[in-house]
Amino acid sequence: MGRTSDAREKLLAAALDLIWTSSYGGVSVDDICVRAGVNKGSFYHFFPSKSDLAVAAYEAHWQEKRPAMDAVFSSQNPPLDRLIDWCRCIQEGQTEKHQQYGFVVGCPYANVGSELATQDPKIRAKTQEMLDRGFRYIEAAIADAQRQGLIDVADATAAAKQVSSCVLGLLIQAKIENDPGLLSELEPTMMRLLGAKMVAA
Amino acid sequence: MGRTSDAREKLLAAALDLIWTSSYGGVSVDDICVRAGVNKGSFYHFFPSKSDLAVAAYEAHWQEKRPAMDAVFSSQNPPLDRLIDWCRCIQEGQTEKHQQYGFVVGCPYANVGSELATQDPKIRAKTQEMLDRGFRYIEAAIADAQRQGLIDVADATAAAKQVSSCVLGLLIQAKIENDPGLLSELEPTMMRLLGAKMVAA
DNA sequence: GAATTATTTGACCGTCCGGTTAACTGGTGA
DNA sequence: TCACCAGTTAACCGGACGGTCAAATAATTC
Repeated sequence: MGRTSDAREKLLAAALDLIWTSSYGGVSVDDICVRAGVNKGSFYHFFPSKSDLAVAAYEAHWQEKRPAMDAVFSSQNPPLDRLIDWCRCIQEGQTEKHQQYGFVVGCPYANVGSELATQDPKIRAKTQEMLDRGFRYIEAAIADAQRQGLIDVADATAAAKQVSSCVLGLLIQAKIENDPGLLSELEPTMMRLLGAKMVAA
Repeated sequence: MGRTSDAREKLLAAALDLIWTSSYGGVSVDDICVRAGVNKGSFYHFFPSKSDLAVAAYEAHWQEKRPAMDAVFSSQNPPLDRLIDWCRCIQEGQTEKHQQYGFVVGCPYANVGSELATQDPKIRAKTQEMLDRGFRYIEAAIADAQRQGLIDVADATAAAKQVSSCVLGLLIQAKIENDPGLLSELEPTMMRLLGAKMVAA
Protein backbone atom coordinates (compact mmCIF):
# COMPACT_ATOMS: atom_id res chain seq x y z
CA MET A 1 0.00 0.00 0.00
CA GLY A 2 1.28 3.43 -0.95
CA ARG A 3 4.51 3.88 -2.84
CA THR A 4 7.96 2.78 -1.71
CA SER A 5 11.12 4.89 -1.43
CA ASP A 6 14.81 4.80 -0.70
CA ALA A 7 14.80 8.40 0.49
CA ARG A 8 15.16 7.30 4.09
CA GLU A 9 18.32 5.34 3.36
CA LYS A 10 19.73 8.14 1.22
CA LEU A 11 19.15 10.59 4.06
CA LEU A 12 20.84 8.31 6.59
CA ALA A 13 23.90 7.92 4.37
CA ALA A 14 24.12 11.63 3.58
CA ALA A 15 23.77 12.60 7.24
CA LEU A 16 26.44 10.19 8.42
CA ASP A 17 28.86 11.27 5.74
CA LEU A 18 28.39 15.01 6.18
CA ILE A 19 28.32 15.05 9.97
CA TRP A 20 31.29 12.72 10.22
CA THR A 21 33.47 14.90 8.02
CA SER A 22 32.23 18.17 9.50
CA SER A 23 30.24 18.30 12.73
CA TYR A 24 26.64 18.11 13.87
CA GLY A 25 26.31 21.85 14.19
CA GLY A 26 28.20 22.48 10.99
CA VAL A 27 25.74 20.58 8.82
CA SER A 28 22.24 21.88 8.13
CA VAL A 29 19.12 19.93 7.32
CA ASP A 30 19.22 21.58 3.88
CA ASP A 31 22.79 20.36 3.34
CA ILE A 32 21.72 16.82 4.12
CA CYS A 33 18.70 17.04 1.82
CA VAL A 34 20.75 18.39 -1.08
CA ARG A 35 23.37 15.67 -0.69
CA ALA A 36 20.66 13.01 -0.49
CA GLY A 37 18.73 14.48 -3.43
CA VAL A 38 15.57 14.68 -1.34
CA ASN A 39 13.18 17.52 -0.56
CA LYS A 40 12.95 18.94 2.89
CA GLY A 41 9.33 17.89 3.19
CA SER A 42 10.38 14.29 2.64
CA PHE A 43 13.02 14.65 5.34
CA TYR A 44 10.38 15.52 7.89
CA HIS A 45 8.14 12.78 6.56
CA PHE A 46 10.74 10.23 7.65
CA PHE A 47 12.32 11.89 10.67
CA PRO A 48 10.74 14.10 13.32
CA SER A 49 13.91 16.19 13.76
CA LYS A 50 17.54 16.60 12.84
CA SER A 51 18.69 14.90 16.03
CA ASP A 52 16.40 11.93 15.41
CA LEU A 53 18.00 11.52 12.01
CA ALA A 54 21.44 11.60 13.60
CA VAL A 55 20.49 8.90 16.08
CA ALA A 56 19.05 6.74 13.28
CA ALA A 57 22.13 7.34 11.12
CA TYR A 58 24.45 6.10 13.84
CA GLU A 59 22.33 3.03 14.41
CA ALA A 60 22.37 2.29 10.67
CA HIS A 61 26.12 2.80 10.51
CA TRP A 62 26.62 0.33 13.31
CA GLN A 63 24.41 -2.27 11.68
CA GLU A 64 26.45 -1.89 8.52
CA LYS A 65 29.80 -2.26 10.28
CA ARG A 66 28.69 -5.02 12.60
CA PRO A 67 29.54 -7.99 10.33
CA ALA A 68 33.11 -6.70 9.98
CA MET A 69 33.37 -6.33 13.76
CA ASP A 70 32.02 -9.84 14.26
CA ALA A 71 34.64 -11.14 11.83
CA VAL A 72 37.54 -9.32 13.49
CA PHE A 73 36.44 -10.29 16.99
CA SER A 74 35.47 -13.85 16.08
CA SER A 75 36.38 -16.37 18.75
CA GLN A 76 38.12 -18.22 15.93
CA ASN A 77 40.67 -15.41 16.01
CA PRO A 78 43.24 -15.51 18.86
CA PRO A 79 42.35 -12.78 21.39
CA LEU A 80 45.36 -10.53 20.86
CA ASP A 81 45.06 -10.89 17.10
CA ARG A 82 41.52 -9.56 17.37
CA LEU A 83 42.81 -6.40 18.98
CA ILE A 84 45.70 -6.08 16.55
CA ASP A 85 43.38 -6.57 13.57
CA TRP A 86 41.03 -3.99 14.96
CA CYS A 87 43.84 -1.47 15.32
CA ARG A 88 44.72 -2.09 11.69
CA CYS A 89 41.09 -1.60 10.66
CA ILE A 90 40.94 1.75 12.42
CA GLN A 91 44.24 2.85 10.93
CA GLU A 92 43.22 1.82 7.43
CA GLY A 93 39.78 3.37 7.73
CA GLN A 94 41.12 6.69 8.94
CA THR A 95 43.88 6.73 6.33
CA GLU A 96 41.30 6.15 3.61
CA LYS A 97 39.11 8.99 4.87
CA HIS A 98 42.17 11.19 5.09
CA GLN A 99 42.97 10.53 1.46
CA GLN A 100 39.34 11.10 0.47
CA TYR A 101 38.69 14.31 2.35
CA GLY A 102 42.09 15.62 3.38
CA PHE A 103 41.24 15.20 7.06
CA VAL A 104 41.48 12.66 9.82
CA VAL A 105 37.81 12.38 10.71
CA GLY A 106 37.99 10.43 13.98
CA CYS A 107 35.30 8.26 15.54
CA PRO A 108 31.84 9.24 14.30
CA TYR A 109 30.20 8.38 17.61
CA ALA A 110 32.73 10.10 19.84
CA ASN A 111 32.67 13.19 17.61
CA VAL A 112 28.99 13.93 18.08
CA GLY A 113 29.05 12.63 21.63
CA SER A 114 31.75 15.08 22.56
CA GLU A 115 30.03 17.91 20.71
CA LEU A 116 26.55 17.40 22.13
CA ALA A 117 27.00 15.57 25.45
CA THR A 118 26.04 18.67 27.42
CA GLN A 119 23.32 19.82 25.01
CA ASP A 120 21.27 16.90 23.74
CA PRO A 121 20.51 14.08 26.20
CA LYS A 122 19.14 11.80 23.49
CA ILE A 123 22.32 12.00 21.44
CA ARG A 124 24.54 11.70 24.51
CA ALA A 125 22.77 8.51 25.54
CA LYS A 126 22.90 7.07 22.03
CA THR A 127 26.60 7.82 21.75
CA GLN A 128 27.21 6.11 25.05
CA GLU A 129 25.27 3.07 23.83
CA MET A 130 27.24 2.90 20.58
CA LEU A 131 30.59 3.14 22.32
CA ASP A 132 29.47 0.51 24.80
CA ARG A 133 28.77 -1.92 21.98
CA GLY A 134 32.35 -1.56 20.78
CA PHE A 135 33.57 -1.84 24.35
CA ARG A 136 32.01 -5.27 24.76
CA TYR A 137 34.05 -6.69 21.89
CA ILE A 138 37.24 -5.41 23.48
CA GLU A 139 36.24 -6.64 26.88
CA ALA A 140 35.58 -10.16 25.58
CA ALA A 141 38.90 -10.26 23.72
CA ILE A 142 40.80 -9.09 26.79
CA ALA A 143 39.00 -11.55 29.05
CA ASP A 144 39.93 -14.37 26.65
CA ALA A 145 43.53 -13.19 26.47
CA GLN A 146 43.62 -13.12 30.25
CA ARG A 147 42.28 -16.68 30.53
CA GLN A 148 44.90 -17.85 28.05
CA GLY A 149 47.65 -16.13 30.04
CA LEU A 150 48.64 -13.91 27.12
CA ILE A 151 48.51 -10.69 29.06
CA ASP A 152 49.18 -9.40 32.54
CA VAL A 153 46.04 -7.72 33.84
CA ALA A 154 44.13 -8.12 37.08
CA ASP A 155 40.70 -6.88 35.99
CA ALA A 156 39.73 -7.53 32.38
CA THR A 157 36.84 -5.05 32.42
CA ALA A 158 38.97 -2.27 33.88
CA ALA A 159 41.70 -3.00 31.34
CA ALA A 160 39.14 -2.87 28.53
CA LYS A 161 37.98 0.54 29.74
CA GLN A 162 41.55 1.77 29.68
CA VAL A 163 42.11 0.37 26.20
CA SER A 164 38.94 1.86 24.72
CA SER A 165 39.70 5.25 26.26
CA CYS A 166 43.17 5.22 24.77
CA VAL A 167 41.79 4.39 21.33
CA LEU A 168 39.37 7.30 21.61
CA GLY A 169 42.16 9.56 22.77
CA LEU A 170 44.50 8.63 19.96
CA LEU A 171 41.73 9.20 17.42
CA ILE A 172 41.07 12.68 18.78
CA GLN A 173 44.76 13.49 18.81
CA ALA A 174 45.14 12.28 15.22
CA LYS A 175 42.14 14.38 14.23
CA ILE A 176 43.44 17.52 15.91
CA GLU A 177 46.91 17.09 14.46
CA ASN A 178 45.35 15.90 11.21
CA ASP A 179 47.96 13.17 11.02
CA PRO A 180 46.83 9.58 10.44
CA GLY A 181 50.41 8.49 11.17
CA LEU A 182 49.75 8.88 14.89
CA LEU A 183 47.52 5.85 14.67
CA SER A 184 50.51 3.57 14.29
CA GLU A 185 50.80 4.04 18.07
CA LEU A 186 47.44 2.33 18.51
CA GLU A 187 48.79 -1.20 18.74
CA PRO A 188 51.89 -0.53 20.86
CA THR A 189 49.90 1.58 23.30
CA MET A 190 47.33 -1.15 23.63
CA MET A 191 49.86 -3.91 24.11
CA ARG A 192 51.75 -1.91 26.70
CA LEU A 193 48.54 -1.25 28.58
CA LEU A 194 47.79 -4.97 28.62
CA GLY A 195 51.26 -6.05 29.61
CA ALA A 196 51.19 -8.37 26.61
CA LYS A 197 53.92 -10.97 26.39
CA MET A 198 56.00 -10.03 23.39
CA VAL A 199 56.29 -12.58 20.62
CA ALA A 200 58.40 -12.39 17.51
CA ALA A 201 56.45 -11.30 14.47
CA MET B 1 43.99 58.51 25.09
CA GLY B 2 40.37 57.57 24.73
CA ARG B 3 38.51 55.66 27.43
CA THR B 4 39.46 52.29 28.90
CA SER B 5 37.33 49.18 29.22
CA ASP B 6 37.21 45.66 30.61
CA ALA B 7 34.79 44.53 27.91
CA ARG B 8 37.48 42.53 26.18
CA GLU B 9 38.24 40.51 29.31
CA LYS B 10 34.55 40.01 30.03
CA LEU B 11 34.03 38.71 26.50
CA LEU B 12 36.96 36.30 26.81
CA ALA B 13 35.65 34.91 30.09
CA ALA B 14 32.08 34.60 28.82
CA ALA B 15 33.18 32.88 25.63
CA LEU B 16 35.36 30.36 27.40
CA ASP B 17 32.68 29.54 29.92
CA LEU B 18 29.81 29.18 27.45
CA ILE B 19 31.73 27.28 24.77
CA TRP B 20 33.31 24.96 27.32
CA THR B 21 29.99 23.96 28.82
CA SER B 22 28.18 23.77 25.48
CA SER B 23 30.06 23.77 22.16
CA TYR B 24 31.42 26.26 19.67
CA GLY B 25 28.47 25.84 17.32
CA GLY B 26 25.98 25.79 20.16
CA VAL B 27 26.91 29.26 21.40
CA SER B 28 26.10 32.38 19.42
CA VAL B 29 27.85 35.73 19.43
CA ASP B 30 24.67 37.15 20.99
CA ASP B 31 24.83 34.58 23.80
CA ILE B 32 28.39 35.59 24.56
CA CYS B 33 27.53 39.30 24.49
CA VAL B 34 24.56 38.85 26.83
CA ARG B 35 26.63 36.84 29.30
CA ALA B 36 29.41 39.40 29.17
CA GLY B 37 26.98 42.32 29.45
CA VAL B 38 28.42 43.88 26.33
CA ASN B 39 26.83 45.10 23.09
CA LYS B 40 27.45 43.31 19.85
CA GLY B 41 29.06 46.37 18.35
CA SER B 42 31.63 46.30 21.14
CA PHE B 43 32.28 42.64 20.44
CA TYR B 44 33.28 43.45 16.89
CA HIS B 45 35.26 46.42 18.11
CA PHE B 46 37.56 44.03 19.99
CA PHE B 47 37.45 40.90 17.84
CA PRO B 48 37.21 40.57 14.06
CA SER B 49 35.15 37.36 14.27
CA LYS B 50 33.73 34.69 16.54
CA SER B 51 36.57 32.31 15.80
CA ASP B 52 39.16 34.98 16.60
CA LEU B 53 37.50 35.45 19.97
CA ALA B 54 37.66 31.71 20.57
CA VAL B 55 41.36 31.61 19.79
CA ALA B 56 42.00 34.56 22.09
CA ALA B 57 39.86 33.00 24.83
CA TYR B 58 41.90 29.81 24.80
CA GLU B 59 45.14 31.73 24.90
CA ALA B 60 43.85 33.73 27.87
CA HIS B 61 42.71 30.57 29.62
CA TRP B 62 46.15 29.05 29.24
CA GLN B 63 47.89 32.13 30.57
CA GLU B 64 45.61 31.98 33.58
CA LYS B 65 46.26 28.30 34.26
CA ARG B 66 49.93 28.43 33.53
CA PRO B 67 51.16 29.28 37.05
CA ALA B 68 49.29 26.27 38.44
CA MET B 69 50.84 24.04 35.78
CA ASP B 70 54.28 25.41 36.56
CA ALA B 71 53.73 24.63 40.23
CA VAL B 72 52.51 21.08 39.62
CA PHE B 73 55.28 20.33 37.15
CA SER B 74 57.98 22.12 39.11
CA SER B 75 61.32 20.34 39.04
CA GLN B 76 61.15 20.59 42.84
CA ASN B 77 58.40 18.00 42.63
CA PRO B 78 59.49 14.37 42.01
CA PRO B 79 58.63 13.42 38.40
CA LEU B 80 55.95 10.85 39.14
CA ASP B 81 54.40 13.08 41.76
CA ARG B 82 54.01 15.75 39.09
CA LEU B 83 51.95 13.39 37.00
CA ILE B 84 49.94 12.17 39.97
CA ASP B 85 49.25 15.72 41.11
CA TRP B 86 48.17 16.63 37.61
CA CYS B 87 45.74 13.70 37.51
CA ARG B 88 44.27 14.94 40.77
CA CYS B 89 43.96 18.47 39.37
CA ILE B 90 42.05 17.20 36.36
CA GLN B 91 39.80 15.05 38.49
CA GLU B 92 39.06 17.85 40.92
CA GLY B 93 38.50 20.37 38.17
CA GLN B 94 36.07 18.16 36.31
CA THR B 95 34.24 17.18 39.48
CA GLU B 96 33.80 20.84 40.34
CA LYS B 97 32.41 21.64 36.89
CA HIS B 98 30.14 18.63 37.16
CA GLN B 99 28.72 19.93 40.41
CA GLN B 100 28.35 23.42 38.96
CA TYR B 101 26.70 22.56 35.67
CA GLY B 102 25.54 18.96 35.99
CA PHE B 103 27.89 17.85 33.26
CA VAL B 104 31.40 16.58 32.79
CA VAL B 105 32.72 19.25 30.47
CA GLY B 106 36.00 17.69 29.32
CA CYS B 107 39.08 19.46 28.02
CA PRO B 108 38.22 22.88 26.60
CA TYR B 109 40.90 22.69 23.93
CA ALA B 110 40.16 19.16 22.77
CA ASN B 111 36.43 19.92 22.68
CA VAL B 112 36.66 22.68 20.11
CA GLY B 113 39.53 20.98 18.36
CA SER B 114 37.49 17.87 17.82
CA GLU B 115 34.46 19.89 16.77
CA LEU B 116 36.21 22.16 14.29
CA ALA B 117 39.36 20.32 13.17
CA THR B 118 37.90 19.69 9.72
CA GLN B 119 36.16 23.06 9.42
CA ASP B 120 38.34 25.85 10.77
CA PRO B 121 42.10 25.63 10.14
CA LYS B 122 42.88 28.50 12.47
CA ILE B 123 41.14 26.86 15.40
CA ARG B 124 42.56 23.44 14.57
CA ALA B 125 46.09 24.84 14.60
CA LYS B 126 45.50 26.75 17.83
CA THR B 127 44.10 23.66 19.53
CA GLN B 128 47.11 21.67 18.45
CA GLU B 129 49.37 24.37 19.86
CA MET B 130 47.55 24.42 23.20
CA LEU B 131 47.66 20.65 23.58
CA ASP B 132 51.32 20.67 22.66
CA ARG B 133 52.07 23.08 25.50
CA GLY B 134 50.56 20.62 27.95
CA PHE B 135 52.38 17.79 26.25
CA ARG B 136 55.75 19.35 26.95
CA TYR B 137 55.16 19.33 30.70
CA ILE B 138 54.33 15.63 30.56
CA GLU B 139 57.26 14.89 28.35
CA ALA B 140 59.68 16.61 30.71
CA ALA B 141 58.26 14.77 33.72
CA ILE B 142 58.51 11.43 31.98
CA ALA B 143 62.04 12.12 30.78
CA ASP B 144 63.05 12.97 34.35
CA ALA B 145 61.36 9.84 35.69
CA GLN B 146 63.19 7.80 33.10
CA ARG B 147 66.55 9.28 34.07
CA GLN B 148 65.84 8.52 37.71
CA GLY B 149 64.94 4.93 36.84
CA LEU B 150 61.42 5.31 38.23
CA ILE B 151 59.69 3.96 35.16
CA ASP B 152 60.24 1.42 32.44
CA VAL B 153 60.02 3.15 29.09
CA ALA B 154 62.34 3.15 26.08
CA ASP B 155 61.32 6.44 24.45
CA ALA B 156 60.20 9.21 26.77
CA THR B 157 58.62 11.29 24.01
CA ALA B 158 56.64 8.37 22.65
CA ALA B 159 55.51 7.47 26.16
CA ALA B 160 54.42 11.06 26.73
CA LYS B 161 52.36 10.94 23.54
CA GLN B 162 50.67 7.79 24.78
CA VAL B 163 49.99 9.30 28.17
CA SER B 164 48.53 12.52 26.82
CA SER B 165 46.32 10.62 24.39
CA CYS B 166 45.01 8.47 27.20
CA VAL B 167 44.19 11.52 29.29
CA LEU B 168 42.29 13.02 26.37
CA GLY B 169 40.48 9.74 25.81
CA LEU B 170 39.44 9.37 29.42
CA LEU B 171 38.14 12.92 29.48
CA ILE B 172 36.02 12.29 26.39
CA GLN B 173 34.73 9.05 27.84
CA ALA B 174 33.85 10.74 31.12
CA LYS B 175 32.08 13.51 29.21
CA ILE B 176 30.06 11.10 27.08
CA GLU B 177 29.09 8.98 30.07
CA ASN B 178 28.72 12.15 32.12
CA ASP B 179 30.49 10.42 35.00
CA PRO B 180 33.43 12.16 36.69
CA GLY B 181 34.10 8.92 38.55
CA LEU B 182 35.77 7.50 35.44
CA LEU B 183 38.60 9.93 36.04
CA SER B 184 39.83 7.89 39.01
CA GLU B 185 41.30 5.66 36.30
CA LEU B 186 43.53 8.50 35.17
CA GLU B 187 46.40 7.73 37.52
CA PRO B 188 46.38 3.91 37.29
CA THR B 189 46.19 4.05 33.49
CA MET B 190 49.09 6.44 33.38
CA MET B 191 51.23 4.42 35.76
CA ARG B 192 50.53 1.24 33.90
CA LEU B 193 51.48 2.87 30.62
CA LEU B 194 54.76 4.01 32.14
CA GLY B 195 55.59 0.71 33.77
CA ALA B 196 56.02 2.63 37.00
CA LYS B 197 57.63 0.80 39.88
CA MET B 198 54.93 0.44 42.49
CA VAL B 199 55.56 1.94 45.88
CA ALA B 200 53.41 1.67 49.00
CA ALA B 201 51.20 4.70 49.51
C1' DG C 1 -9.78 0.24 -12.46
C1' DA C 2 -11.03 2.17 -8.20
C1' DA C 3 -9.84 3.05 -3.54
C1' DT C 4 -6.22 3.59 -0.45
C1' DT C 5 -2.13 5.37 1.34
C1' DA C 6 2.88 6.31 1.44
C1' DT C 7 5.61 9.55 -0.60
C1' DT C 8 6.80 13.91 -2.96
C1' DT C 9 6.77 18.72 -3.83
C1' DG C 10 8.15 23.48 -2.99
C1' DA C 11 6.52 27.37 -1.09
C1' DC C 12 6.33 29.19 3.36
C1' DC C 13 7.13 30.55 8.55
C1' DG C 14 9.29 32.98 12.35
C1' DT C 15 13.60 33.14 14.34
C1' DC C 16 18.33 33.35 14.85
C1' DC C 17 22.79 33.73 12.68
C1' DG C 18 27.44 36.34 12.12
C1' DG C 19 28.50 40.65 10.99
C1' DT C 20 28.00 46.00 9.78
C1' DT C 21 27.18 50.75 10.43
C1' DA C 22 27.00 55.49 11.92
C1' DA C 23 26.05 58.31 15.34
C1' DC C 24 27.16 59.08 20.14
C1' DT C 25 29.81 59.23 24.74
C1' DG C 26 33.13 60.12 28.02
C1' DG C 27 37.87 59.45 29.89
C1' DT C 28 42.54 60.78 29.00
C1' DG C 29 46.68 63.42 27.83
C1' DA C 30 48.45 67.80 26.41
C1' DT D 1 40.05 73.21 29.25
C1' DC D 2 39.47 71.04 25.32
C1' DA D 3 40.55 68.08 21.44
C1' DC D 4 41.04 63.55 20.50
C1' DC D 5 39.81 58.93 20.07
C1' DA D 6 38.93 54.32 22.29
C1' DG D 7 34.89 52.59 23.45
C1' DT D 8 29.61 52.27 23.32
C1' DT D 9 25.06 51.99 21.52
C1' DA D 10 21.23 49.99 19.06
C1' DA D 11 19.29 49.69 14.86
C1' DC D 12 20.03 47.13 10.82
C1' DC D 13 21.44 43.53 7.01
C1' DG D 14 20.88 39.44 4.03
C1' DG D 15 20.86 34.95 4.45
C1' DA D 16 20.58 30.59 6.78
C1' DC D 17 18.36 28.01 10.30
C1' DG D 18 14.98 24.03 11.82
C1' DG D 19 10.61 23.03 10.93
C1' DT D 20 5.53 23.16 8.67
C1' DC D 21 1.94 22.44 5.39
C1' DA D 22 -1.57 21.44 1.89
C1' DA D 23 -1.86 19.97 -2.39
C1' DA D 24 -0.14 16.75 -5.93
C1' DT D 25 1.38 12.12 -7.24
C1' DA D 26 2.33 7.31 -7.82
C1' DA D 27 2.50 2.61 -6.26
C1' DT D 28 0.03 -0.96 -4.20
C1' DT D 29 -4.05 -3.83 -2.89
C1' DC D 30 -8.46 -5.48 -3.78
